[in-house]
Amino acid sequence: MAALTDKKCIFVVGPTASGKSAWALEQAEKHGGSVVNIDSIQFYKGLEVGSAAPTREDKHRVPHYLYSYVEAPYEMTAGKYITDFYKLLESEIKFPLFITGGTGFYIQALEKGMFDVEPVPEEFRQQIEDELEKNGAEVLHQELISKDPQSKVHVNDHYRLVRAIEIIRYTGKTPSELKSVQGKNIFPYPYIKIGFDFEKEIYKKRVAFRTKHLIADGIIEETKNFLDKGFADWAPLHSVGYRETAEFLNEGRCGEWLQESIEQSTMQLIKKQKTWFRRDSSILWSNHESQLTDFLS
RNA sequence: GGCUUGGUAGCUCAGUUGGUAGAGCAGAGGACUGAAAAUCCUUGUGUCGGCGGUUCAAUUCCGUCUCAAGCCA
Repeated sequence: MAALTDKKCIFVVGPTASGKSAWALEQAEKHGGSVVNIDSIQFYKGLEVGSAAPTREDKHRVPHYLYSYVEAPYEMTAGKYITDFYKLLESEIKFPLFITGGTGFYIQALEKGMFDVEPVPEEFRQQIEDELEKNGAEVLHQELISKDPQSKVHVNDHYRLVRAIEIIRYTGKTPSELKSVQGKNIFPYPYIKIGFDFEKEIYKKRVAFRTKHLIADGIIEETKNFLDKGFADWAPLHSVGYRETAEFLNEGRCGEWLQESIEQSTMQLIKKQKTWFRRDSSILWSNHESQLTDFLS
């Protein structure tokens, strides 16, 4: 078993269509490493076309992990991802690891760890959601603020509101308190983060090209497959590309509409991803190859 | 050629009983600790189609022209 410090990891991050996967593949092949997924949609089996997941040829060139392994109706969570990731590392896996994807939340979860709280029982959460339904968000928000004055959760952000209340009532601690103590799952291996990005105009062209291919290569069939099996509510089916395709199928929209609306949603996704990565000052945005060489030597 | 209905923010449209206008979407910026390609927050000056007229005041009323859609010839 190699020493901890020999297990070098490279987070290859950036918006969708920024070229990170191609680079990761090339470098992993060159350095005899592996590619590990950290994209929230590429985890799912059956959504390869729409999420532009690595192809069979890519996987043949370099070992890929954590792709296409979660099946409907199961849904991925950041906590499960971390568990799966560390379990993966117990197996024989070739370093360096190129942890590739654009989901900032999962990258953060892996890098900094998560709150050390047990999973909250479903009924517990349901109870809070019932209260939300019955009394309105304002009441829960008041409770949040009175117990955790530092909380920045907005009244209208119901998902985060419920989660915050859930943590407070279940653990007796506030999210702010939990945040102040170091998570125990801090990433233990040496790593760097390499970022990919383009100008907006370049993304536009790449997205148009890519969308055309997603449609030609079968995103409609993928979507239809899950719709036919009754998985319309499955979370990943509401992600960029799939939700437009579902609407195309259900509302009888034209092909041109599909192409345009997927392009638009993808550009919006890219914008949000840029916002996420922009605040991470540790990402290395240029001289990728020499940064990598320095890190690996 | 005649009639009707429209021409208001990049788009779809509200609205002003006359005091120069507002939503949704798009765009821009931001947040983000177990749904995250999700969820949420902030951000709206535009010759209110052109030109005249009435009026203290017109995008709102009147006339006329123009463009679009529909109907009748």
